[in-house]
Amino acid sequence: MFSKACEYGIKAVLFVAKQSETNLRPNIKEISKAINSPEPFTAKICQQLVRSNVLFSKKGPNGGFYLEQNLKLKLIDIVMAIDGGDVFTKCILGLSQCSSKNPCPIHDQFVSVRTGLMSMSENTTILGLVTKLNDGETFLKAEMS
Amino acid sequence: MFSKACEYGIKAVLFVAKQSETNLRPNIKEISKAINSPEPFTAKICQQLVRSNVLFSKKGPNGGFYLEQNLKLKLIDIVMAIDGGDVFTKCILGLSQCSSKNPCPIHDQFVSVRTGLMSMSENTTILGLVTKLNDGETFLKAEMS
DNA sequence: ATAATTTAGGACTTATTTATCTTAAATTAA
DNA sequence: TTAATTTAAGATAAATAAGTCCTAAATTAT
Repeated sequence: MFSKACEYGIKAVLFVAKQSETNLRPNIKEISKAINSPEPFTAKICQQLVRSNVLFSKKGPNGGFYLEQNLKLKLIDIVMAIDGGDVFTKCILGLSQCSSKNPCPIHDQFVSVRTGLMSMSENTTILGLVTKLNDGETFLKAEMS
Repeated sequence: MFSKACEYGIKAVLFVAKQSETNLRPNIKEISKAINSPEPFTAKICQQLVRSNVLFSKKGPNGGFYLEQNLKLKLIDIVMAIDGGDVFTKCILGLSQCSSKNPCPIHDQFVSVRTGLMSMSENTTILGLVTKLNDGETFLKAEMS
């Protein structure tokens, strides 16, 4: 569905968002540990999110990543920054020209699934997700036993 | 969403199903042409579908692929044969242990999308898809101009 | 100023998916 | 029974995704 890079990207943003609430700026090491992801790959992804203005960064000692007071950030912003919009528009059978006017055999059935994914991504706010994360209702990685 | 192999697999089965209605047994060349896919790769996929008892094959002159009078074949049977069930069960953020009891931050939102994909795959019959294909309402590849 | 810390960027490596090639086995028709 | 046709199977190749490494640039603290 989403690429591995996008999965890590979403989790990274959520962790940074959570830390930003107390004005902390986690670095790559802390982020990778919190979301259980490979450090150098996570660095690449965060870099990309900075270029897309989803995340912000500061170099040097006590540097790291943070979010601008960004109450309007949505899940879709992260997905678009990393995977682009294909997952929301592409034909499930890979036809280059698939539309309601010229549909693949499962176009009609699939459109509602695709629309569901799109709505979910558009309507889910990072702020809302962080709230549940803070409450301990949800998790960014498997719990230790 | 689905792998390329799965996309080709679904299209191949639909074309074979359509041809089977008039007792034809298309070979790999005909299938690949009809669904606009690479021949050797399509051969591999059809081979796999034969091993999974989705398709049946006959070797030698006038050989090819066919379907047993299989009115109960569903979309999900093809997906399971090629991609397996991960797409219907895996966490959108890749957590190994993600469930309603121990959810990732977007578990709740995503479950309904995933369930939609599952229902679609379970409820869509190959027979139904072939009917619309025969009626010229849907297409297996982009139309020539 | 200098040394330490941390992100940025590019080149590189590895793994996986997609696709091809080659030979063998089965079937059919002449 | 022989030649032609077609799938089966395994090895190989190419393309893409995932992940690593190295050096440079920026910032901070001493």
